[in-house]
Amino acid sequence: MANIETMIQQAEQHCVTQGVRLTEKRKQILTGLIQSNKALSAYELIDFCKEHYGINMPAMSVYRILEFLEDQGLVHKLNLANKYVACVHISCDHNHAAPQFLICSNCSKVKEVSIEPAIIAELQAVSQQAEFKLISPQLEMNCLCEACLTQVA
Amino acid sequence: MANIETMIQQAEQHCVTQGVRLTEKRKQILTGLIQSNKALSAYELIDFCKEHYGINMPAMSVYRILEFLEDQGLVHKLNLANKYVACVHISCDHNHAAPQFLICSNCSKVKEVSIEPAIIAELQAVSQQAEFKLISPQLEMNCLCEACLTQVA
DNA sequence: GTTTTTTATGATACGTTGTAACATATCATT
DNA sequence: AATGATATGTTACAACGTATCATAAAAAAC
Repeated sequence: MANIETMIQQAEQHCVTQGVRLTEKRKQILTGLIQSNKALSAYELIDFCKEHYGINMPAMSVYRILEFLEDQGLVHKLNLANKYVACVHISCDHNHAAPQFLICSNCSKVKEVSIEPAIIAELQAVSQQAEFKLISPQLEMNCLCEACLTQVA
Repeated sequence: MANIETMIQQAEQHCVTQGVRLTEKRKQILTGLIQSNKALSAYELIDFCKEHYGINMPAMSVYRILEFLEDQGLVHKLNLANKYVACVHISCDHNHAAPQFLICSNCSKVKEVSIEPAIIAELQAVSQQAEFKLISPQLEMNCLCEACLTQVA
């Protein structure tokens, strides 16, 4: 994993090529997500901004910024937890296929892996048979991470 | 698909064998879900009870009842939509494997299908490699149903 | 280099989803 | 009828999210 500054720089580069701006606030939110190394809720990001930058970020702004970052593929929303994570592909080539998220329901640690193309094909086939069109094949799995598993046991 | 009364009877039978009670209120909530034939939020169920039975069901009660019905495997919670659906297996043998839900993000219509065992195995393998323990392999896919697809187009 | 336009952010208020804590009612058994 | 377990009601609030309108900052046009 690259360090945070490198990742931010690459995110900035990505935005430049897309003709959009990675503003200071957007950078702060993205930094918060990268730095925490887990999924955070919008309100946890507000707390983060308060603690690290001493600024009162309105909820509305956070949601708008998260939406922007999602549109740019820099952040993913996890519906299973109503939280948000930085995309793991910011630093690499950023050509990911459909993502699969392993989410620790205890501590919000997240592992993002790529779904096997064969599985995507299968899921799509099943959907088509059922007369549903698959819009976004993002999988979110309710898990426990190693640390929380041993901690509970 | 069996008719509603038959399904309720079978749900009742299920509860009897489990030594739990399918009370009037629980029956009403379950009926609402079966009847609507789509996913409903807790508050939509409150509205349903108001309209169909003329009773003011407190939110707390609805959530408790939904939890009960979930524990009995009669209802599933869809995290993707924060809504609830009746399990399609109430009427049949009710021995389902991990469920896969195709959810219309426009109208909340839901199709519940069974995940291929091979896919479950694969997802579990991926999780294990990533050092996450898969707790509940329920898949929820963001889709559009036929009707909404043509309607939008 | 100021005006105009677009884009980004702030502020207020509110809607939706969900739960904690404590009180009351209903049922099953003695 | 008294008891204990299960089910439901009530109040208050926490967490998540958005609509609307106002303001600020940046980019483009003049």
